[in-house]
Amino acid sequence: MTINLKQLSKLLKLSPTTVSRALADYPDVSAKTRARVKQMAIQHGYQPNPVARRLQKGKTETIGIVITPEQNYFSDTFFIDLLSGISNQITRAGYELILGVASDEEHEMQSMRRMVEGKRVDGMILTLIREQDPRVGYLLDRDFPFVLYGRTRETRPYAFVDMDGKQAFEKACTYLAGLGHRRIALLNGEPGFMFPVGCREGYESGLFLSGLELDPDLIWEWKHKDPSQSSYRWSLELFKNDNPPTAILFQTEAVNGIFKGLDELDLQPGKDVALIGYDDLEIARIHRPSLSVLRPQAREAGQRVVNILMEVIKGEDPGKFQEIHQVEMVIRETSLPPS
Amino acid sequence: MTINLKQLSKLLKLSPTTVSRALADYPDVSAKTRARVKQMAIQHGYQPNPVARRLQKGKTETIGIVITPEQNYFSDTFFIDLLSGISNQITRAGYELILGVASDEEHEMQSMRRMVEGKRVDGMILTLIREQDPRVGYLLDRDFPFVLYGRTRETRPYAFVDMDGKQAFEKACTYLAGLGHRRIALLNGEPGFMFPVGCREGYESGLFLSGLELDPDLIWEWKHKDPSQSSYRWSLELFKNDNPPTAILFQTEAVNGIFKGLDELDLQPGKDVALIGYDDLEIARIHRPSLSVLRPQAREAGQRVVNILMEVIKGEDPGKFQEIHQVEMVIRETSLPPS
DNA sequence: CACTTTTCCCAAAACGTTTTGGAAAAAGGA
DNA sequence: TCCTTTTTCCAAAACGTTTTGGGAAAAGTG
Repeated sequence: MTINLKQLSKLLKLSPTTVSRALADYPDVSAKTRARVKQMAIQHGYQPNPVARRLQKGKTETIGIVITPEQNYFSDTFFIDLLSGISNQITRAGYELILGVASDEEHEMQSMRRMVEGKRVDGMILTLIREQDPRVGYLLDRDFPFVLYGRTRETRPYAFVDMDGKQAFEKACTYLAGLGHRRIALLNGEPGFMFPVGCREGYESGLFLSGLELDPDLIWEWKHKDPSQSSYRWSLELFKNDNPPTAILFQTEAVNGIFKGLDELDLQPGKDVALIGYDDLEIARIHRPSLSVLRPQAREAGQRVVNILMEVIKGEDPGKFQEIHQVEMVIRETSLPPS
Repeated sequence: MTINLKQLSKLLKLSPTTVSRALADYPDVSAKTRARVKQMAIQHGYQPNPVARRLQKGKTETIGIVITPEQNYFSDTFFIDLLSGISNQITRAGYELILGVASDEEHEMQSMRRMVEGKRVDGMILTLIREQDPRVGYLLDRDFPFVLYGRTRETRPYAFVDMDGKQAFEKACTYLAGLGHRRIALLNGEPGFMFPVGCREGYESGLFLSGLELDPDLIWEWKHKDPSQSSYRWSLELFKNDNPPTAILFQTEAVNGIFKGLDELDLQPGKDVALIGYDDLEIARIHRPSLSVLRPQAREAGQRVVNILMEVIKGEDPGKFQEIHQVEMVIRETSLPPS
């Protein structure tokens, strides 16, 4: 069925060496035979056996990633966009993406160790990064190539691609303040993870730049397990405040609960309460009124992650690759001035 | 850092052969040396290099799957559950799951061909099956091991695990009819895919068993690209009917549009219109009133898919493995009798 | 004790590539 | 023409396993 290097070389009356080198465009094979070899290779659909090549090259040509669905990362398009960028770039490099699915933090580590210590991958991609993330220390300790989508608290240098959550939330906050909002609430992501830290910084900085006071009563955090549930409860709570907010910043993942809470209180999104979400999920576009959002370019970020990882695998210094991507703001219908 | 079979055997003053066989529990190595070998292997953290083993064994120990996010399969928990079952079982077997992400049908095929013809996998798992699915013919033609999650129109025998959509929709339909509903609408999945075919059969059969007429005006199909949008429009349309439905069957994926449509028409889900969705997504549990659903056991199905694929890879006749899993009905708050 | 069987181990080959280190042939230079 | 350089090819080794096909030593059998 499928042909071999040896068989192909026999067909060409050449040595396997020459055929291999011809296909790899080495200069020490004449243009004529190179053409002949390539033509024959195409004709017989020859493709070098990747397993054999990996053994010889001492590389697995494989990148690993572990996802933990329990933490509900799969909110619609966002993670998929990231994954899509990652996958495409990996394929382009002739590499493979192997996927681990873990049920919790412990299995996540276990799955990664299997990949790393079992010599199943050349590099790891990490997502959903925690403030203290044991995975990063683990990989740094054994000098194993990896790139974070996100950041963590770690003093040793490492490679990452991150969204500028701080700048995004600052932008959204000052935008709302510019419209005249004075009471802006923040529904932040789960504590322990790194991303909400930046969001909060941006929020606080936005308030400060706009000359607004920070009111701890206007800040809450939801849990990964049930973004809708916790945000729903919170939004009901929020408007029991004597001086309720006129605007809310949050991760779009939690929007259902907010919509539901507002609906129950007979408050109209956009009209009575301005809303800006982080992540441009389907619901943001579909909903009437449509949701203003901060839109990270997940696909592009995924591609960068892979390109950087390839450099790190080649031996480049990871510390050189620390990218923070700007986040675009998309104004739709839920970001009006206060009524 | 990591130790070799050769190095390990030198340490033990044994031949690589014996060490290899000891670790693989061959009977022709004495219990004493076997223990000694294993102990030393653990002590030095020896793990056979998977790439070398694959080359020798002529297997990649790898399973491939290609997803096409454009077709929005990733609706919350469902696909993730499937993937989780698949991944777990694959890991248990010592195999790897490699993931392709394709943007459309063409790239989907391309990604699969790369895996198959490039000898990168031992078997494929296919999801989101179409009525006429070129992937199935392709794999059958080259006798390559695969298992479908779903079914297709193909006369040659092949292995599959499918949910009994027909039985599920029949059950839901007769249940609603039993409550007294006489006008039951069906919002079905995108035509061209196989799953909606069974749903419709079940729906029609349910009507028939309950002595109800089929009214083509009560049937509609949504598109994968925007389940919410098309279902929203349709639900508005539906109630312009002189004799509007009192119940709707649909895939939960499309629920947002329906809720929105009903809300706009001032119809209360559960009270004015009974609803039963297929798939137990988060929204179904979160929503008030909570949504009655048909709940496929995706995780279990994923595990079965892998177990079957392993048998097929071993050379078993794929035709022997054709499983149709029953779907449980979960009655919550949206399936009341007509008012 | 002599013979057969069982137990225990191993050297060599194989999997399919790429890389190393030449070597023969052709071309260039005087 | 003879020597040097360049061009073009290849045999052998290597990557790290598992499998094949014994073979020596130990144990059983009469």
